[in-house]
Amino acid sequence: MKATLVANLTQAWQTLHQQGLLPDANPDRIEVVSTKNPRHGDYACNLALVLAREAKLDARELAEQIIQNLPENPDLLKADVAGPGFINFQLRPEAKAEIVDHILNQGANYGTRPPGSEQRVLIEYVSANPTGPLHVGHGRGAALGSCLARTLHAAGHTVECEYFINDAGRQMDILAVSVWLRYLELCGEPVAFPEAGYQGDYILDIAADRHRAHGNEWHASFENVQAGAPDDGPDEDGHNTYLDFLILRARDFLDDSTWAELVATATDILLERIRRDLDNFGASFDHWQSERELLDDGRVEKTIAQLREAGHLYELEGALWFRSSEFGDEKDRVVQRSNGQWTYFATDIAYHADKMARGYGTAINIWGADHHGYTGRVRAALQALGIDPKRLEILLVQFANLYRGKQKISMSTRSGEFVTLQSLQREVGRDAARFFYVMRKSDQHLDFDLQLAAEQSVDNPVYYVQYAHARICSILERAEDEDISVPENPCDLSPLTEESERALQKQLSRYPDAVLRSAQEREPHHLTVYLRKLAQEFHAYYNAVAVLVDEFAVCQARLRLIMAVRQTLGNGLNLLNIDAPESM
RNA sequence: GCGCCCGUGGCUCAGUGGAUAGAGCACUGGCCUCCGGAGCCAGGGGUCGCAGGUUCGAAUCCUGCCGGGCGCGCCA
Repeated sequence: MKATLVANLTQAWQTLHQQGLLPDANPDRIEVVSTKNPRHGDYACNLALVLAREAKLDARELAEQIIQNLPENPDLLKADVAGPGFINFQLRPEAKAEIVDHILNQGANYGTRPPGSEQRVLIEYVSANPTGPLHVGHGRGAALGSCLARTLHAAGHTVECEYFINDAGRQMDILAVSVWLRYLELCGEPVAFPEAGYQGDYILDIAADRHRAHGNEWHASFENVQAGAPDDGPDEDGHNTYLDFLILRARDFLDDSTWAELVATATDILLERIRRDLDNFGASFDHWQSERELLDDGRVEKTIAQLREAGHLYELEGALWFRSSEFGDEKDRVVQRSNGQWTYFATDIAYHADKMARGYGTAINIWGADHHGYTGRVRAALQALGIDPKRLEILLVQFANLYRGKQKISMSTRSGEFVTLQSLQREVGRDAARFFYVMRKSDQHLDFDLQLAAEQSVDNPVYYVQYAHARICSILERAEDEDISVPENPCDLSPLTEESERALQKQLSRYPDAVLRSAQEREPHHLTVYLRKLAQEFHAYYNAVAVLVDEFAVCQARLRLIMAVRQTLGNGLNLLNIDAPESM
């Protein structure tokens, strides 16, 4: 309908152009919007206001001219000038009711575009370090990424999802030494566990697993391990010095293959748990890309060599630097340390170059807001490699601050006192957790009060939307019980004359816009806002008007209407990967 | 200090340059002998952080200031 109006307006514009009143017609400049206020008709257009200046005409006068030159449109009841020069369109009631049949014909496809009609997109999200279980901080990225993937798919993109496994670097040594020290405790050693080690209970589980598999094979006296160690403290630097000392000693006591096995098994166990948590949470991935693999198979070396050949690298104080400041970054960055090791940035350059080489039109990264200082250098590197940096979109998601009542909870992995995603799901349920996470714009901070979420889960808006769906199912079931036929095919919708019925139809027709906008802006919260509004319109309708009434024609039309509402609610909830229950 | 993000009812937040700025929570008062009361209806509560600017029109765009968050490693 909107498209038809744009076509009509284009034609009117064309005519006025031929009369020399207006510049050449450009449909892109025509904006037709669904009105908020029913007094303004069904659709409104600000074209006359936009063009009045160029045309050197009064806006209201120009609007009148445009209306005069609109072609015949059988769906249109009237078009008139309003306010400073808006053109308001009023549709015939029959034209508005068509949305009901349209939705029921389209079914699950209502609001979607044909698959593959848009570009290929890769979404990388979560990518939490495999050094501990997922916590509530990761949940927001997980919910956003999985909703976005479904929404972009619905908008016609071909979408793939990826998890980048940071299974290299110092953190892996910290993981291994943390497990080994707990293992030593199981062997009966009194261990002064490092403050900066990973302290969570899951480390104990892994240590116990290793102890079962290997007995006391890797045993060493902690007194010997610790001999000559600096104090653990007093500040962070001190904690790290002590930890690094223990790592070095551990590698003296254990041979390389044992160390590698320790790292590998710990990572595997943790990754398995991460996969399971994500799967339970409704976040799925097509690819799991290991950082270690990029280092081992030479892709990092190869990509850095490309940068070198292009003349973007230089050596300083024994390290290898990338001249990223020439590509808009604040300063140059090290890619290879003076000890010969690649930096994380180096592997990330290779990773992103590799992503782009795989042929995605756009790659979307969902990162925590604390990474924002990092985006410039990654873009700089892509540009230096001759890749258009605009193809990489980085969504920075603000943190979810966790509270229990007024008590703020720390989510540091090392301190071990975080709340896991799994436990959050147990407390408030998957549907509520997902809805809660994407209810707000991702660049807004989110205060997640566990106590409140658990206590008031009944008041959570997700139930409000689901209840609307269940209520409709219940009415339809009741209709069948009472042998009222539920119309499978289009029927006469002219009995839908109530104010609340018109409001419902209008809200239904806005669904495709909500999907499109969520996809274009990469903000699925538009969908949650839409669904709450649609549910609200339905609940109001339910209270205002009975569906199962004696007059056959009225009853049939109303059943068709609520079936369309059920379909639309179901489609929207599906994009959020939230259950649309038939009863609750 | 520099950079990025955010300031909207008491609280948590929506708001696509457009017409009288909207929800939920909380508060006050109503509503089925009837399709699910996890619901509905009504009411009070706002100088959209402040000051300029652009525009026919600004919560929205631009500049400055104030307040809050985050980031500024040869960490990952």
